[in-house]
Amino acid sequence: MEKEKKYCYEYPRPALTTDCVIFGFDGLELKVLLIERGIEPYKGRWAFPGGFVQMNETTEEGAKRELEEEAGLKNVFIEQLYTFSDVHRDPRGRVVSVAYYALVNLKEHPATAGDDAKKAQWFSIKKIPSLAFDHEKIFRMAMLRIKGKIRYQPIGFELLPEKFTLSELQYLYEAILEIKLDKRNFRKKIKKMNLLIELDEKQQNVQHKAASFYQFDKQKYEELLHKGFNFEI
Amino acid sequence: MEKEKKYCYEYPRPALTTDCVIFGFDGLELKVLLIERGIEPYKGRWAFPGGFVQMNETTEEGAKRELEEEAGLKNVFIEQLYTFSDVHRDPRGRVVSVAYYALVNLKEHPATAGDDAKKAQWFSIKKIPSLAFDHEKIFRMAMLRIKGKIRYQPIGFELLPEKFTLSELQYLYEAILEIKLDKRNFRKKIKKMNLLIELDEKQQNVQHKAASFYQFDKQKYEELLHKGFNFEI
DNA sequence: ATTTTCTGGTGTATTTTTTACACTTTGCTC
DNA sequence: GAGCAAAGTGTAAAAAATACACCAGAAAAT
Repeated sequence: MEKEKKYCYEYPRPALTTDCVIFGFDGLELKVLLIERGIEPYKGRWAFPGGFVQMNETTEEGAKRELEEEAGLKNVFIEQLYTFSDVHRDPRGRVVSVAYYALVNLKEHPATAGDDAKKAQWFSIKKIPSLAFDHEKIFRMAMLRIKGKIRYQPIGFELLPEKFTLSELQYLYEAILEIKLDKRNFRKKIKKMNLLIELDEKQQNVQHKAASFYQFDKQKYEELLHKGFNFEI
Repeated sequence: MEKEKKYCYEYPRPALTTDCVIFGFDGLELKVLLIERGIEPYKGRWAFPGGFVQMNETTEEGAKRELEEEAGLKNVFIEQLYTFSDVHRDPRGRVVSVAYYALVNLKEHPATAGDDAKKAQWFSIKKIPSLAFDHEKIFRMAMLRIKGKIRYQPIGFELLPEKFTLSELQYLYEAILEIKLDKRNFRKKIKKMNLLIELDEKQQNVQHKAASFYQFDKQKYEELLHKGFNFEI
């Protein structure tokens, strides 16, 4: 029996979904969180978490809800990426998707799966499997965005634990930009921005000289955001 | 009698529209094209051209279609801006709008109105009237985008006639960025980019020394885009 | 015919920013 | 205490950004 179709409109409407590219950093590699699809279409293929937008929520709220339901993530940095609307992007019919990207600190959000019993897994951006729908296109766009964005806004801190070393920060920039950076020049620039607070604390249980921990100075950043500033690496 | 509602779905769906901020430059000021609304809601208020997305077109195609229908504009530069989805942004019900911005050469597209008998008018960005829906929010976002974009991509050329003088180009940058630029330094940078072709032609019927016309070298630009480059002013 | 007005067009010196580059320090392991 | 591994640090050279003022040429006004 066909399911009841009780929401009727004068003109046809596309379905509206959100999808979210969740970036995480484990100290070495940049990763994204993928969900294995349990149903057709693309059953068994990997995809970014996402779902239908409800009538009483914005697309951003919808994306955040899905983030929590499918990946168990709450209170993360999220920003709109792009709206994908190819007529045939979903074999089930006309579906328009507002894509977001999120940045999470992977150490505080490990292997992970949400309430749903779906299989979730972090993949290095260097080894992404074949994806469902147009999610490869979404991924490419998210990579471009994060590469561009990190050069003029300190979003990198969203990917790190509260306390981090300068080397960790540099590895993160190198992982996102996919280039090598000069240690001395990197530190010079970072320090000139005046957005870091050096803590008294140092690394422990490392088999080499212990590095100082730093913290991001959110208050100073807010001030600078208002005045307009540049964060070029 | 209520209109027939023949498109039925299992779950409710928001309506999907596009809106387009059309920027034009008249040689002095940056302007946007607004349409006076002929019907409720917001009857008599100004708004950006837009309309419902059809089932056989992407949102970009829909935005282009509206551009032609409502403003008589064809083959213009257009790019996605942002998707606006506040639950109460439209008093008629749940409407999600994918906003675009377009750049047109105002001299080749004067006062203008499309097939629709709607009233269309160019407004200086310094004197925008009160707008319908959340269009003031859309406008602010479009201004931020164009200001950011023009610093690293030569989109300015879309706003100028095919042949233009260096002063016209500088006025355009000043109008978009809302700052004054130094003439010699501006010319130095523009010339170093190597994207302009100086023509043999000069201004005519001007009551001062005639300026040389220049042309944008699209071929070189395409090459550079692939290699990745910077267009900082 | 001369002067005025208006915009076009040009170069240099100074400061700031970016880049390239190598050794010492520290703490642990063996 | 020798070896290892990453932390941490400065300077010189090159490149880019900035500040700045006058002459050229065409038309209009006198």
